[in-house]
Amino acid sequence: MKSVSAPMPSAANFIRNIVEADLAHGRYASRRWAGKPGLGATHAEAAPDAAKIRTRFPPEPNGYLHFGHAKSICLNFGLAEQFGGRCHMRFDDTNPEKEETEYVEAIIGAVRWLGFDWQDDQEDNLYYASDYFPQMLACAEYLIAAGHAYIDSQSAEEMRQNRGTLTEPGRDSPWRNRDVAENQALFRRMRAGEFPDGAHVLRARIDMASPNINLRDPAIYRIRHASHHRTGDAYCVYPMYTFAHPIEDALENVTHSICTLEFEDQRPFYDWLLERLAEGGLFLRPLPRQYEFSRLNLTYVLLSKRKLIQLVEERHVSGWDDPRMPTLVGARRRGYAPQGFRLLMERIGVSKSDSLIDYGLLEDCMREVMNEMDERRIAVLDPVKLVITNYPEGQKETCRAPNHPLKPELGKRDLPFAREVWIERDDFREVSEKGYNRLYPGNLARLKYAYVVKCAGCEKDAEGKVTTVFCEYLPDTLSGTPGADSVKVKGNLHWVAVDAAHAAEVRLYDRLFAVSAPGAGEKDFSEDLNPDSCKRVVAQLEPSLKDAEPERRFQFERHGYFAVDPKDSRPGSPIFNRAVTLRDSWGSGRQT
RNA sequence: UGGGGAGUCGCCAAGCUGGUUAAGGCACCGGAUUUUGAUUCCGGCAUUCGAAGGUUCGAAUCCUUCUUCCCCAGCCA
Repeated sequence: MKSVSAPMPSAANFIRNIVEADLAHGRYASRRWAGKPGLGATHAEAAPDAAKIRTRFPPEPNGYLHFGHAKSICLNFGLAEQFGGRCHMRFDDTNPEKEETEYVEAIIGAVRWLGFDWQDDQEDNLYYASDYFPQMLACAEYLIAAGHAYIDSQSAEEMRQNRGTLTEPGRDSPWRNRDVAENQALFRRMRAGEFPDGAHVLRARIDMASPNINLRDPAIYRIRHASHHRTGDAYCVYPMYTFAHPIEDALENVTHSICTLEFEDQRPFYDWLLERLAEGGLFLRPLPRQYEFSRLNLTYVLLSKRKLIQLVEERHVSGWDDPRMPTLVGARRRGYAPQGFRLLMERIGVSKSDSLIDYGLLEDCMREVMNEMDERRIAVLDPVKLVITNYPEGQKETCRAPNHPLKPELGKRDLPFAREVWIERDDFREVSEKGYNRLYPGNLARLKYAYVVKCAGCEKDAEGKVTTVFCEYLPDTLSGTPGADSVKVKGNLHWVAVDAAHAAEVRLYDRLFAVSAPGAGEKDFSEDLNPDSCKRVVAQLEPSLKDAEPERRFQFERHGYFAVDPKDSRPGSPIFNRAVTLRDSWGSGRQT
């Protein structure tokens, strides 16, 4: 039995190799840490940084985290954990128009849910880029004073036209050579709110002919008269990501700034900026370095924020936390295990090649951790009544079922047995087919934890639908008694006594999309929606399930893993969500 | 088209300072155990590393050319 609590095997990947090499060379050994972020001067006299490395998870609080973020979270926090470092939780909130406090709360909850933390007795590494606006302004001022930045007064459209194309160089702005004093004055007036949005923009002065378009004098500060979710109306100029991010990393003493592949072309600017700022004495060396890895892609799901928003807004799902959404809040509600995500990320590794992971791998990781973690219970999802004709009416007895066959220490529970029980409709066939070893006239099968029964036949209604199945039981074959093995059967069926059972809604989720690459080509992804992604059934559950608390998850034997829906359940009347089915090498007959 | 990346088994992915029969996981195929057709266990699974040349006693690892895919022209991140 593999243990999910045991440390995960760490496979080599290029980022771990880089960290190991950096550590071996003592590349970051001289760093000092003032206990909080700050410019070079604040760290200069501080004690050596106890953290061997510093990484960070820096989402923009403009939406909910999805499975792709989980990869970044596991990577960044995992690295810190593995190498005696720290990983900062940082909100990259530099665009006031898109960000909201609601999202920061949700993001914090999601990262914690995955099992990571950023605070302890020594440090509380929860940061906001917006807290660094003063330092960012100081950096901008230094750049202007040193002639590395200028105020451009072209319109956005003019800037676009002068940027050139992939093959043609750009043209210098007519404002590119304003003198320092004028740039300083204009920047001061921008900050003071003297200009409307878009009137001016602060640009880095690099090279309008650079083959890397990101180096053609990128905009680093723009005017935006908007209220920020944290700084309110204190500012009307906001830094651009490209400028803000390297500074955030440097302020926080980050050593390894890990992001996804699309930021590769941004790295030259990242280094350019920090070099200038270090020259100016704003930051100490060694400077943080950026590394890029390929983002997570999964078959059958969409992981782009824009499309997830569309799914919610067009009501294809009930919300961000719909159990079919590839969001972390959705996963949690569905009953996916955080350990399963961590296992998945360890399994898929980290590299720079574009990958497409089969959704089945994620499900498999979930099964693996849930198999070990979850207690077993009985639920009949598509009930049909079974009458044991030779079992005395009114007689009752109690069977005992282990809560976890792999963990006897978890004990057993009672299962009332009687003459009438619910079984799965699919566990009976009037006519057998090859390989079918459940109930059909004349065949023997075991009612798990109880008796072996012999099928006699059934009763049907006018439409030909089976209403009752009849059996006779073999009294000597009670599980746990010496006679239990006297009769060998291939079929083991779960059941729940009619009088003891209670009905409950169970939601059987399947993939949201019917095709592996939704929205591929020209078509709209809504055409690829799986019409059967959520089936609701009324199941018959064993007594112990009646008071299951929200989010508690069980394995329903022979079906899969189900969790109590935290939103729609009521005390004493749980609603279950199917997280994932059990593997089924026989057929899809049980998939109800 | 300019620039930046990536192409190792169906899906991931080690290895890439050249040197045993190209790790490992998942999937898949056998077989054993099993009161979940689950789990577990055992065995099998790339003469070949996008292609073609070249260097070398020897190359997935070095060189050359070719090829395919991804990213970049927001005052988004």
